[in-house]
Amino acid sequence: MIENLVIVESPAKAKTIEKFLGKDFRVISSFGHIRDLAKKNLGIDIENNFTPTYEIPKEKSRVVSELRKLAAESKNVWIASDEDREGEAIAWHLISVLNLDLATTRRIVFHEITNEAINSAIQNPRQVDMNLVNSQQARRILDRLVGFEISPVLWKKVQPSLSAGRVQSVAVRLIVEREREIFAFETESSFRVTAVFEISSPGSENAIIKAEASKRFGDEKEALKFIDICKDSAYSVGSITIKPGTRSPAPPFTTSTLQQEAYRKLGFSVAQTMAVAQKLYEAGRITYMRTDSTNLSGLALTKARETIVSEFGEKYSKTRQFKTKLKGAQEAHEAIRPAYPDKHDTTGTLNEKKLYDLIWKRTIASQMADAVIEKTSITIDMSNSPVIFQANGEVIKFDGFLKVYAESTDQDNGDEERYVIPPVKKGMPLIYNNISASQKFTIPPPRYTEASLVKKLEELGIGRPSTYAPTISTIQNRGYVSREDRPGEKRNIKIITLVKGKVSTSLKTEIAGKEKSKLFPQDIGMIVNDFLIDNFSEIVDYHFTAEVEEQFDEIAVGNLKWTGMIDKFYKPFHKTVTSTLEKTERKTGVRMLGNHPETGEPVTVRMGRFGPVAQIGESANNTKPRYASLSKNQLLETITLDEALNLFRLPRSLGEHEGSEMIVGIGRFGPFIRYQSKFYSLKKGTDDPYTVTFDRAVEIINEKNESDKKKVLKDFGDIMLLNGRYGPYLVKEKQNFRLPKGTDAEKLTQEDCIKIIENSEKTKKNS
DNA sequence: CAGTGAGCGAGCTTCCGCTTGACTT
Repeated sequence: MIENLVIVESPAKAKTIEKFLGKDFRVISSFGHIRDLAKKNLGIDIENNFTPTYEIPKEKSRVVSELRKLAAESKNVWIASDEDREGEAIAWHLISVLNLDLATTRRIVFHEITNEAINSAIQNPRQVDMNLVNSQQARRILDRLVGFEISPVLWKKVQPSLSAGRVQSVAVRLIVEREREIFAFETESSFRVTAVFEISSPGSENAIIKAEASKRFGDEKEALKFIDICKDSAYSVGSITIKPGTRSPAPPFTTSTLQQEAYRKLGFSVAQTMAVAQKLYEAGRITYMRTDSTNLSGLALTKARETIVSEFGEKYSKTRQFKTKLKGAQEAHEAIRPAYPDKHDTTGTLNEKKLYDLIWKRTIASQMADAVIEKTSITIDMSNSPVIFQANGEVIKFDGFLKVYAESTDQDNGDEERYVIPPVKKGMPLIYNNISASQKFTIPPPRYTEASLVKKLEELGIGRPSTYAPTISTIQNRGYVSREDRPGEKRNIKIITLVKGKVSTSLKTEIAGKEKSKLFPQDIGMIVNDFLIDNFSEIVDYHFTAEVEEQFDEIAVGNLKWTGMIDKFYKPFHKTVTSTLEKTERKTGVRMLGNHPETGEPVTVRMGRFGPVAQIGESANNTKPRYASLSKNQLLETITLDEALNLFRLPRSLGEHEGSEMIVGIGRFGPFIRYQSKFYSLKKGTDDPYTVTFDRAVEIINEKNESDKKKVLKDFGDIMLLNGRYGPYLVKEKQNFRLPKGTDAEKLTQEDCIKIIENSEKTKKNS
């Protein structure tokens, strides 16, 4: 017999709590939700007041039978799921599945994991709050209705296996709309004038002041004119302003801010951050990593304070508690922080160490004093022009939290340079060292990264800490968006320089539009997005979630009945579903690009069965249209007639080489030459399939054949020893086998090889 | 794995939010 059984959501939490509770208590975990709406069909009886059918998913059956067994053996069952909507629902499902009594089962919540907090929770049990449970049911049922009624419309009207949902469809919309802003963006340029001045008074040699003209110039002519004026001007210090200021540390990490900073500072993807954080959590090194709260427990505040005082001294410490600004935050957990703030280091993999270090610094910095800075700005007057130059400097008087950590931003601030302005007096004459006007181009709004998309979703109140990473995977898996790099394009910038009274003009090149790990919309994402905006504008509205959340809150406090709320939503929604099915045409994203310059046939692009395709001509009695797939990085929405026509130049024949034809084409893995039914890849960057010559093709074929010869180290008939990218390996019946570490490939006999293959097949079966 | 785009139709796909392993490369 177990005296007391406590059920929590997470197994790691169960372990730590059990230590505090003593031997009368057994603590186990439910591993999150144990029941969900039925997988098949809707799982909701719409005719019958939206009665849900819940079932225990197959993968949960083992946990549930274990829970049932333990609950039956226990005198008292305590349910300590998280203190939010989902946690309350988990409690209610547990009570129902474990056949407990709703009136007598003790519902408790821990706000932090300390002896005191846990014991006070045990002393103050309450009942399950059915209003909160109902608000969760409303949330769950609404999401199911939206997802499972709209998705089938997409299967019929766009393509099979697509999906739509309250969260994912808005995420896609953000990316599509950003891309269109970038298409529509018109780059402009202007000339920015910067100067380096020297202080001419004796004793202050080498002291320089970097400044920028208060005016920008529209074109080269104007800039040149101004530089000419500069040549003949005298300069002197105008006004001097010194402003004291402070900077404060950022709050401790939530899931969203951790994902952003881990991306910016460590280059982690959102999924990678969560996987590494999970490991740290399981090892007991950090608190729970899926949270929207910036709150720190009293214990954490004390420990952080002690650490700061002992490492940096009393004046670096400032205890702070941060309020969560976000609407809709549920704050069931603490912020993400080191479990033991006094431990600066951790064991584990390199990535675990890096992420722990980031969390430690952010947490500690949040409890440190403000930085005290002094901002100095001076103006520099010209003797022959009303234009002034402005110089900004900054001095850190006291570093405070900056000693440990400064938050990064999404913008690259290449231009911003902080430096110290040397002491100057009003009216002090200055001479220029150099003045230059350089062309600056305006830049379009930035594409989203995974992390900046999470930030935006969080601002809109869409999605939860536990779903940010999965949502980003989903929209990529559906093919709606893709994470890509772009090399960017070179462009020339003009620079006019004035040095020692001489004006010269030069050209520099810069790379514009270079992208790394950015989210790009794909054709199917744009088609689905437009279809949803046309037909389900309410659902993909940026405020939809916020509006339903308000109603869920009303349900949670008992002011609104969940069935009524759902009914009011569902009636018009379902009508829209039906009418969309009846009235709308299939959506293929078709675009007419123009007519073929020679034949006059129409040239169109659309989404075909195998992806985006260009088409010349129409299917009619005796004419068959010609087709060509769009290449990667081309979009239905932006491809031009010329680009589309270009696609039809491939595949093309290069002529016969030793009796066989060489064909050039572009396949799934890039450009290739087909020769004697073998494929030869063109070299990236050096060969272009449209222009590659006969001679070059022969060269590529010969090179590949040569290296293939070297590939075969030994040939035992059905088993071959080959040389691959990662060293020698064995091939048998199209299956690859690794050699055991330390094997000398040169000395392998046929028997050795057979043994290696047998062994590796055995271990495969055992695992 | 390298070039597909006709048409029919059975049976499948799909949501969001809680939690971790059990899988393969």
